[in-house]
Amino acid sequence: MNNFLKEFKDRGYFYQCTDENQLSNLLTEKSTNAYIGFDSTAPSLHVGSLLQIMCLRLLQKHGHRPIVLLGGGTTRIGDPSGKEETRKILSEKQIESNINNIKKIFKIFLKTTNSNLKPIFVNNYKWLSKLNYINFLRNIGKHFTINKMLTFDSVKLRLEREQSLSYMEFNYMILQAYDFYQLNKSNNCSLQIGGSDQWGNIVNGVELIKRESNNKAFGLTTPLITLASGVKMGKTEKGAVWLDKNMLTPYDYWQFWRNTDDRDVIKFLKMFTDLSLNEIDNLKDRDINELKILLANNTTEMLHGKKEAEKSEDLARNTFKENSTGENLPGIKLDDEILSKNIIEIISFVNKDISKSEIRRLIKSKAIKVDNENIKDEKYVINPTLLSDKGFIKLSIGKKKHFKITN
RNA sequence: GGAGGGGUACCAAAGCGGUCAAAUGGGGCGGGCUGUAAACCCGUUGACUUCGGUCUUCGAAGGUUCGAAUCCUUCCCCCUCCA
Repeated sequence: MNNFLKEFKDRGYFYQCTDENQLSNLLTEKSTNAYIGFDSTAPSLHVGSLLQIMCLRLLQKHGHRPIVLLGGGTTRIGDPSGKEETRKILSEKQIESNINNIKKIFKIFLKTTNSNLKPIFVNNYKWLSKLNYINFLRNIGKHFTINKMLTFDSVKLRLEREQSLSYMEFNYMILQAYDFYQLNKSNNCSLQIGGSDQWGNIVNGVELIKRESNNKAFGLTTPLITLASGVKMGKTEKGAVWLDKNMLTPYDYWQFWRNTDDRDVIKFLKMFTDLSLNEIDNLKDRDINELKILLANNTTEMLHGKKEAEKSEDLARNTFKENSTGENLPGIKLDDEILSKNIIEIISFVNKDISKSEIRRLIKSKAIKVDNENIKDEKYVINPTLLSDKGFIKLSIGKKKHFKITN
């Protein structure tokens, strides 16, 4: 089997392929262009898309060129796959800004010095917006039968659940097929990768290419990753685990991986780090918490750089192991005016997402600490000498959130 | 076009004139246990508060009533069945 495919499988990326043998041959024969489409409905991607990103990275590693399709066109339509309801339609401006922001992520993950392997960014709005309805129906639409479209899960499920599916969304799969066809024609792209929920859309593309251009193209899908706990990956308590440092700090990203369920650690090491499979194999018997740290370090380094990864590890050690005074915690500077107010006001200022009622509740449940001392009184005011003694105080909200307060 | 059913908090889903800031479950948050895991247990989950209360919520707007998520009117949206 082709090296890329082999590693693809060994790392747990493989779910389905339209024609494994031939794809293997193709990839062995020559450097191939392959694409994955990404949703541009949010200002960034989250870890839910990370597996797909890793696929492109692996492709690149094996000498193939990744094409990143940021769906300015299809984002305007909305993919019904796996969606319960029609998604809201974004403004043009919003989509453009999302796309620009998302590109940055790929530039990090797909960085290379080999100019032949640099990722190609394409925006399907470029061709989709120019489609002429009549021509499109005649040339492309003729290849799709409603009979067949109705059998696709993305459509079937919506109909079965008696949820409405707009004509607009119904067309999504044709547009995605058309994307593949376009990329095959103009970028010599003969492989599309996607999550398993994209299978139907991908197959449509492969068939369209065959019929229209008589080219052989391939589809490859990855499994849907569910955590050992059964939850879909990507969302946590705090919402999505974003891949943008402005939306989720490197430390929180690091923490996300550090808190991986025991049962998922090895799997994630394979999927989301560059450690070789041999290395991972040799690590198997190491202490589980060490492995989690290794995982966190590797994933964070890949996205945010070595420095941030190290900082995060230090910070974590500082926070959890040494129960320290908190010198390395994220610092927050407060005016004396705010510092002289009671603890509720201060916390409210430090974390604006928590309501005052909630802070009161937190105090009642012993969640608030100043310099590791429980605060029981809502009216507690920080003693200025605490601050002047060492120049800062440590404020804790719960066991995991700590801040270094200075003036 | 005709006949019904429905829109309740983050989600799902009760309530159907006062005792409703609204049962219950999920999720979240906090605490306990522990390994920053899992499982489990407990508490909490609209906002503001001088902790006495005050204010805003049950699709939208009006109305009846001492009092409405609950009754009436109009409007908007969703679903089912028939044509």
